[in-house]
Amino acid sequence: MKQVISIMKALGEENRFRIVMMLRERSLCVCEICSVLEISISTVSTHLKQLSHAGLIEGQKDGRWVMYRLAEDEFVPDLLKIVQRRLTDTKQLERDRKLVLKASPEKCSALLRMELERK
Amino acid sequence: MKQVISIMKALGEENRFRIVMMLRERSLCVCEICSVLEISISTVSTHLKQLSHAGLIEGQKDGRWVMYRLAEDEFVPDLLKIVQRRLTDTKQLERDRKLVLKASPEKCSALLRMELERK
DNA sequence: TCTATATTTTGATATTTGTAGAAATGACGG
DNA sequence: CCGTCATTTCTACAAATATCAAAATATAGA
Repeated sequence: MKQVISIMKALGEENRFRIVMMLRERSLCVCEICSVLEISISTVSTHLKQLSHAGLIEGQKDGRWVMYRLAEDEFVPDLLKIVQRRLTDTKQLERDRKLVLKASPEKCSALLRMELERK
Repeated sequence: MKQVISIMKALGEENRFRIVMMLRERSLCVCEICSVLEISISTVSTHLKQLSHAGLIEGQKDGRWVMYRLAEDEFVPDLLKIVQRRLTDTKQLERDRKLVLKASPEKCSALLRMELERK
């Protein structure tokens, strides 16, 4: 029961929900997610940890970046398929999706560097 | 999106999750749920309100009691079916189920009266 | 090995949320 | 109508959680 509850809890927060929906498009590194959600890196990392513990996503080192993707079981896709059917207002998710399509680990690391310099 | 998130949030809390699972057995009044979960009536009422707003359950006056039942759309049963598949540790839920089978609005109101007298 | 970079962890803070008791509401039976 | 009973709402508080900045960790490349 606890396991299922932790899954629901993980999906019951807007930023984490958006992360999971973004990962349906493709796998993403931490800073890519960060650039779409516009929240701090540490917060994104915390959310990813929680999603990972719930078994919804998996992270794997790839060169300089840790790429996160949806868990490859049958449960997660089934759950998201049902959730998809219930979705009404999808504006935010569509916006996120467009940003994901334009993003890449290289680009968003450049962006973060610029932001850092401005400070 | 907000609607789906509120559903997940509603299911992402142990007591609310247990309530929903109990309601799969049959419809229940507030004090029956209260007697199974062993938390205060006002807290149960708050949880029921949240579940109701999320569209997971519906309440209806029936004589002295308000009977709550699962929402009668196709989404909720589908969601719970998938969730059921993922359930591993079901001890708590089985215990709840047994208590539900023994309970009735009449019995639990008598129980509450006794508790009140003891105070 | 040294430096730059991506991520995680830590510590601190503000907000949200679960909880209970008391008061208010609403409904049934005499 | 009036009292009883089931439920909801209000108020207050403790615990959980989302958040960020800074420090720590890890890794790739020079």
